[in-house]
This record gives sequence, structure tokens and C-alpha cells, in this order.
Amino acid sequence: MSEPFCPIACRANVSKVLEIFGGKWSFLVLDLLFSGTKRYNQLHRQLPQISSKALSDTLRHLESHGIVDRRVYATTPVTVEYSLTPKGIDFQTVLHEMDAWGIKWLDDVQHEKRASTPEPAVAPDNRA
Amino acid sequence: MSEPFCPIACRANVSKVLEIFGGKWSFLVLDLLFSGTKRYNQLHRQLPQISSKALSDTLRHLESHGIVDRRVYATTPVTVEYSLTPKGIDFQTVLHEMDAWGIKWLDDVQHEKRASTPEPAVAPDNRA
DNA sequence: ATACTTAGTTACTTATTGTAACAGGAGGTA
DNA sequence: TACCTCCTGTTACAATAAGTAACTAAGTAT
Repeated sequence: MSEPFCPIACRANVSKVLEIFGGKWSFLVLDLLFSGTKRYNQLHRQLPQISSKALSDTLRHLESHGIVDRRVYATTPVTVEYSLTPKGIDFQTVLHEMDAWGIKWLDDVQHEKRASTPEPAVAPDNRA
Repeated sequence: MSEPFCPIACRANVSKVLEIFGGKWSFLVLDLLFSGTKRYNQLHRQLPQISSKALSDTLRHLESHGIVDRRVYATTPVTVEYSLTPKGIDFQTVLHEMDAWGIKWLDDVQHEKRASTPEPAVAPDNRA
């Protein structure tokens, strides 16, 4: 096990953590589950942008890493409940810090009420 | 005039934050820059897994969002220095929490500490 | 019977990411 | 001189990840 860089307190963890949470949707799905156990379509309705495939993949991925717990009830139609494991719940601090950063630096108009700039109708955000 | 913006736990920020940091490499590049100003190839050497294209794209993306500062010096060969803006530096708490989570949940020593059940050969480290 | 619910899966298409080669000027080597 | 390396990327192309739409199958509501 060679570590050519960062002798102490290296952040090799970050890259390992990202193997679990690095997907496009993991954070957002996690975020929904922090408010409690939810069913598949419940998650889907609260995150309409995600495709059923991506949601399925994400949940399965998180489950395989012990982040979410999946419970199937033989009702009709079948009920599948997703909840966070302690391991998953503990990740909330990360999302919390991310949220805090967003509040500080992205500054929603709803939050700060600094409505004096003319807002363009077209979103200036563009991925290049 | 109205504020129908998720009264409880407004996490719309998370999705906005992810538009900036959601790329595959953003967190890792950020992490490198927390230790100080670095040049392009310096970053590349400390993160050999990234391609020059991905590194370039990531830096440019972060720069466009005011996270990193890019300075070009007309030396020969040209020197380009990347550093974090205050906005970027402030993101360190997120990475710190992520690191802390990794130490708590991914470290096999910590796993042993938690494990009270006799668990046989389970490979806790799946990546070199 | 038709349409809708549940939780997904499958095949196909599109978007993102990775790979390898190249740019071009200056300094070192032969 | 000719060739090589350093430095910071860019370009074209290939591989992988993600998105879309249709479909499953049992039950409920119209």
C-alpha cells in the first residue's frame, strides 16, 4: 500500500466516500430519506427529475453499501420502503454543511430579500 | 411576496450546490487546493487518475462559479496557478465532514470497534 | 373492459467522461 | 542543428454513464 502523497490526515477517504455517494443522484436521494422512510414512488414524486432507472440504480447502489435499508411488504400492490441505516443517517452532517454553504454563498432571493436587481428571464447558467 | 419555499429543512440548496460541485472530480480537485495554490501539472501529479481533459474541465467549471482563481504568468513555459477563492475555501467544512464520515465508517479499525457480532471474512477494502 | 396504482426492468438513445495525440516555445542534450 | 522534455492545455474519437419509453403483473376504481 503505497501512499506517495499526503503523509498525514490525507483525504484518501474522500475518494472512497465518493465511490459511494459520487453518483449524480445519491446526495439528493439521501436528502429525501433524511426526512424519514419513503416508498419508491414517493421518492420519485418528490424528485421528479430523476428517471425510474436512475432512482432504482441509486437506491440499489446505496443499499449495497449499507447506506439505505430496503424492505419489501407483500401487500397488494407490493410496498417497498426505503430508509436510512445509521451509517446513512450519519451522513446528514455532510448534507447539512452543503446546505449551509448554499445558504451562505448562493443566497436565494427568498432568503435574503435583496430584490433590487433586474432578474433576467433566461437562466444564465450554461454548461460548457 | 409569498414564501412558499419549503418551510422545513429547505434543501433546494443541495441541488444548486451540486450543479457546481456535482462533477466526478470537483471534490477531489477542491481537496487538493485546500492545501494551497497549485499549478496544473502539480494537481495532475497529485491526482494521477484524472485525465488532463477532466482536470481542465473541472478547473474551468469551478472557476466559472467563482470557486477557484486562475492566474496566468507569462513565464516560459507558461505558469498557471490555481487557488481557492473565499467561496471555495468555505467549502472545506463539507469535505471535512465527508472525511470524518469516511474515517468513522470506512476505516476497518472503526468497523472492528463497532462489530460485536462474529463476522467472518468480509473484505472492508475493495479498492487499492 | 379501461385506466390507474404499485415497483421496478428492458432495450434503446443520448450525454458525460476517458484516451491518445498534438500544440508551441524555451532549455537541455548530442 | 536536431531531438527531447517541460508546461498547460485542446482536439477528435472511444468508452461509459445516464436518460427515455415501453412493458411487466396483480389489484382497485370507473
